[in-house]
Amino acid sequence: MGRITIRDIARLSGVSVTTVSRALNDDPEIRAETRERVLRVCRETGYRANLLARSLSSSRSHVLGVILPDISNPFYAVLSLHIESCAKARGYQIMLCRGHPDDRNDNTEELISYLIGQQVDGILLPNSSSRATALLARYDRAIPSVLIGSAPPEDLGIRVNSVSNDNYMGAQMAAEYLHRLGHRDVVYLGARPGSYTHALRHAGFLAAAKRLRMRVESIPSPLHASTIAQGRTMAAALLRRPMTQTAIFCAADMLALGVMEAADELGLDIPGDFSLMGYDNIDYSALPKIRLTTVAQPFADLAREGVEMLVAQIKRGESGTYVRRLITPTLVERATCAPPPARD
Amino acid sequence: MGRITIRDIARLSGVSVTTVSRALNDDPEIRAETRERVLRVCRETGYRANLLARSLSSSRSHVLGVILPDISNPFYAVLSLHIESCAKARGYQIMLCRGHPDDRNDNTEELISYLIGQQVDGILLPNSSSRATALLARYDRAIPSVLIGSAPPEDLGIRVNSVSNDNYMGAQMAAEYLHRLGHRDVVYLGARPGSYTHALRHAGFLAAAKRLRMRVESIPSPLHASTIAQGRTMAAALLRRPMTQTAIFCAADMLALGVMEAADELGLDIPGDFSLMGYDNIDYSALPKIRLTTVAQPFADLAREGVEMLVAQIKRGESGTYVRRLITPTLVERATCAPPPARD
DNA sequence: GCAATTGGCGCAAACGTTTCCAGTAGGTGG
DNA sequence: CCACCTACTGGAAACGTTTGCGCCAATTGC
Repeated sequence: MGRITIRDIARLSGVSVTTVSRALNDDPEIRAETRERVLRVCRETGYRANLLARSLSSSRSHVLGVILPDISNPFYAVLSLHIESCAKARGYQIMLCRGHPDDRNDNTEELISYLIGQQVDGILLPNSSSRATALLARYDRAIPSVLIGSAPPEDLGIRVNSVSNDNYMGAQMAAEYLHRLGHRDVVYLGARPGSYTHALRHAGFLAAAKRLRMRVESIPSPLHASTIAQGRTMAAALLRRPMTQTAIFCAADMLALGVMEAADELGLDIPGDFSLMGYDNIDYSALPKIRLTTVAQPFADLAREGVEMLVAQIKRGESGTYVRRLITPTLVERATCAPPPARD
Repeated sequence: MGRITIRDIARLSGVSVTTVSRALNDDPEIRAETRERVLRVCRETGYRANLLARSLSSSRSHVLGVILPDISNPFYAVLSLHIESCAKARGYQIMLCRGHPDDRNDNTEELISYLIGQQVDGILLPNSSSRATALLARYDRAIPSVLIGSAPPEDLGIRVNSVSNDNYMGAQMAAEYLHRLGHRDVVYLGARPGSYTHALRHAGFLAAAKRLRMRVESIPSPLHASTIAQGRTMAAALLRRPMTQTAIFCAADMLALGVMEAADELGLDIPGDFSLMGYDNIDYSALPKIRLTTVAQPFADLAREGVEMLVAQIKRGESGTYVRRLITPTLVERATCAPPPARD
C-alpha cells in the first residue's frame, strides 16, 4: 500500500516530524509561515493522519462506545442517531455495539470490555436493566460512562451517572390524566421486573392511583422486551373476558400498539370502548390513524445531555461524584383517550 | 492509570512479549502448555489487549465504517442495526457516521476520508444518491466499500460494489398489481432526481405502465429526502382538486404515510376512495390501522449480503472486479389497495 | 554418529503518531 | 560584550502491539 505518512510530509516540506505534528495540531509554538508550508504539502499530497497512531500515542481516541440493548423497540435505533449527532458536534465519533436479546446470555460485560480494549474515551449505555447498571458501576473506575434513559432509584446509591426522564413522575401524570377524564378503574399493562425504568413507572402509577382512589389491576409482562406482538397477546387475553376497567395504561408504546391490534381484531373501538395510553412517544405513536396518547420521553434531550455529561466527565478526568439528571416528561394528548363510556 | 500491558504479562509468566502475543493470537507455533500458562496469567490479571496498538501494528482494524444519510427515514436506523449484527457475527465492529441532510453541504467525502484515517477495513454506504456513489467509486482503490440498498444503473459502468433490491422490478410489480386490480389511471408520487434508486423505480413503473396501457401522472418530489410531512403536503395539493386517477403509488412508504394523513384530513377513505401503495416496507407500514400495501425491501438480507460482500473483498485484498447484487423484492399485500370505485 | 530438519521461543524492528527535553538563533538589557 | 530570554525547531523516546528472522535444543533420517 505504501500509505503516505507524517515522515513523508516532513521530508517534503523540509522540517522535522515534530514540526509537522505541531502544524497539524495547531500548536501555537510554531511560526505561521512554517505551518502554512506544511499544510500546503499535506493538501498537495492528500495526506491523511493515521488516527489510530494518534490515539495510541496520545491515549485519547475521541471515540465513544454505545451499547444498545437488542430489542425491537425502535426507540433505541433513533436514540443512537441522536447520540451520534451530539457526539459529532463535540468532536467524538460513535462505535456502535448491540447487546444480546436473551437474559441468560447477556453480553453487556463482554461489550464493555471490548470497548475499553478499543480505547474508547467513554461509554454510553441506553439500557434500563438493573444488571447492566450494576455492571457499569463496576467498571466505573476503568472508564467514564453514563446511563441513558434510565436511572437507578436514588436510595440505592449506585455509583453511576445517568440521565433519564422522570419515570415516576411521568407515570403519575398518566394516572392523573386518566383520573381527570373520569376513569376510576384501570389496568396497568406490562409491569416488568429487572428494569429500573419499569419499576419506577409502576410505582409512580400506583402511588398516584392510590392517592386518587383509583383501582388498578397490574398485568406483568412475561418477557424482558416490550414488543407489539407481546402487547397483542396480553391484550387479547385481557379483552376477551368481561372487563370492568375503562382504560388501559401501557408501560411502553410498543405494548399499546399491540393492544390496538388486539382491539381491532375483536371489533373494539378506542377510545369508544376503552381508553388507551402508552409511554415513550416513539415515532410510531404520532402516525396518522395511530395517534396514541402517551407520555413523551425527550429523546433528543436525553441524547444531548448524556453526551455532554460523558464528555464533561472525560475532560475533567475521573472524579468520585456522580450526577443523576432527571428530565421532566410531558404528556402528549392525542386520540386514544376519552371519558369512560356511560354505564349500561 | 498504569494500564497493564503485554509486557507485564510477559514478565509475570516468564516468557517473552512475542510469546504472549502468539498465545493470544492462537499461533500454532507455541506449546499448548505455554499458552495455558500465559492465558491463565491474563485471566488472573484481567489483562485486556490494546486493540488500537494491535490494529496499528497489524494494519487491520476489524472495524467497518457505516455512513448513514441523515434522513428521517427510520429505514436507515434499522438497517444499521442489522448491519451491526452481521458484522459482529463475522468479527467486525461498526463505526457509525451520519451524513448531512442538505445537499449543498454534503459531507460524505469528509466522512469517507475520516474513516480511512481511522483505518477502518471497509466502508458500507447505505445511500442512493448518485453523488455519494461517484465518491465511493473514486475512493475505490483506497478502501474496500459497498453500496447498500441502491445500485447504479448497470450501463454506467461505475466501479462500485453494490447490493440492493431490484428497484426496477419492484416498481414493475407494483404497476402490475394495480393493473390487476383494475386501475388504469394512476399517479406516481415522489419521482426524485439524483437518486439511482428512485430513477430505477420510476423507470420500472413507467415501463410496466406503458406495456399495460395505463396512464400515469408523475409528481416529482421537491426535496431530497422522503418524509411524512412532504408526502402530506404533496397529497393535500393533489387530493384537493378533482382527481381522475384511482390509485396513488408512492416511491417510498414515508410518502404514503403522508398521503394517508392528508386523506384523513379530507375525509377520504383508503382504499374506498382511492388505492394507495408504497415502497420499502418499513416497520411503520405493518402497524395495525396502517397496514400499507407495499413492495418490501429485504432489510436483513441487504445488510447481510452487504457485509459479506465487503468482508470478502477485504479478505482477498483489492481486485478489479465489482459485484452488483440484485435481490428480488416481494410485494406485500395489506389493506390499502382495492379495485377502483365504480364510476359515478 | 553426523547432518539436516523441526518445534518452540526471543530479539528487535516495525506501525505512525505525540511529546518531553534540549538545542539554536536572534534579540534584549545591562 | 556578555548573560539571558524568547521563539522556534529537532532528536528521540514513548504508546502497546505484531512479525520477520534467527537461535537453540531436540528429534529425525541415513
